[in-house]
Amino acid sequence: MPELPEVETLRRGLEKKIQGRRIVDIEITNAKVLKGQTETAFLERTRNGRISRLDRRGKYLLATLETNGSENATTPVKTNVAKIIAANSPAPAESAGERENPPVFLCIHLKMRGSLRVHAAEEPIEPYHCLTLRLDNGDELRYHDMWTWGEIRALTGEELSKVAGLAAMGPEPLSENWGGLELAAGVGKRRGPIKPMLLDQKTVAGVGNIYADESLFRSGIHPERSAGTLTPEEFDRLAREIRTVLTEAIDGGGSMGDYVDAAGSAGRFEPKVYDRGGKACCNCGTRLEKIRLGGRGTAFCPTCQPKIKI
DNA sequence: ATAGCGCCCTGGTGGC
DNA sequence: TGCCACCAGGGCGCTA
Repeated sequence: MPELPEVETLRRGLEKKIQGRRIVDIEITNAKVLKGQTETAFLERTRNGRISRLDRRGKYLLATLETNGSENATTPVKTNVAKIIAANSPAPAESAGERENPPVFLCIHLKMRGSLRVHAAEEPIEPYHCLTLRLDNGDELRYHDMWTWGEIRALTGEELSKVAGLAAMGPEPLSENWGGLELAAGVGKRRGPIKPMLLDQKTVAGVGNIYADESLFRSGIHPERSAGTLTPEEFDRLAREIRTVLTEAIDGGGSMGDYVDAAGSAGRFEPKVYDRGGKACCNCGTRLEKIRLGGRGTAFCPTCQPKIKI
């Protein structure tokens, strides 16, 4: 399942492979992934767009499409996606005389089973294909999604700033000044178990089930610990472990399992507790427990993560 | 306000 | 061995 490290790995791969390319043709075989946007609107907005940059916000992948004519292909990008999302501010006024079209944003969320890969045109279409963007160098960016839970839409800056999940998204855990204080602030006055709060994208951006379990294990914090009882030291430790585990996973090209990057390579990051319920803790040998918490499978070590703070 | 649940979807798995 | 019911899971929208 793509979480922050997987989306970041994908973003970096796509940056190398498709940044600067122009979309010359689009093929949609499963319009469900447009999540209500009409095929006509998607086609009109993406055709002939030049992919000028690739950004990530939480688990969202955002591609900026410059839609001005090819004669202006070298015009520097002026729009900062992050600012649009963060400030919900109007796009900067264009200087008089310039006739640039406003950029379009491909707003992509892979959810559980989505994948985005660059293929050579002659490679056969794989099962669960939903959408292809054909590029000006002959390559094809193909979106596959077994469950069609994912989404890919072509939005204006205004529309993008109103995407609920983006507008309400919490801070990036790998940003320079994110730490225990910011994590505690994200949790706020809520008193429930800590783990579901880590999955809440308003608390911190990009953490999903794998990295929530892993960071709690590494911090020695029980997933059911009431967030209200965490000490400042524990928030510091948890925030530090979130950063460490996300960084390690990015360095490993994402988690092992179903996930593949833009080139189709599998990730190398191996979780220590996630999906290992019933197996031995790599740290102490205790049998890892598996519970359901907030509707999600949760694995932890009852020895390394005592329920009561020691 | 906020927490909890159902929904979307289909391959894999566990039980018989 | 084969079949089938059920489980997993991110995020949204609805309910209590």
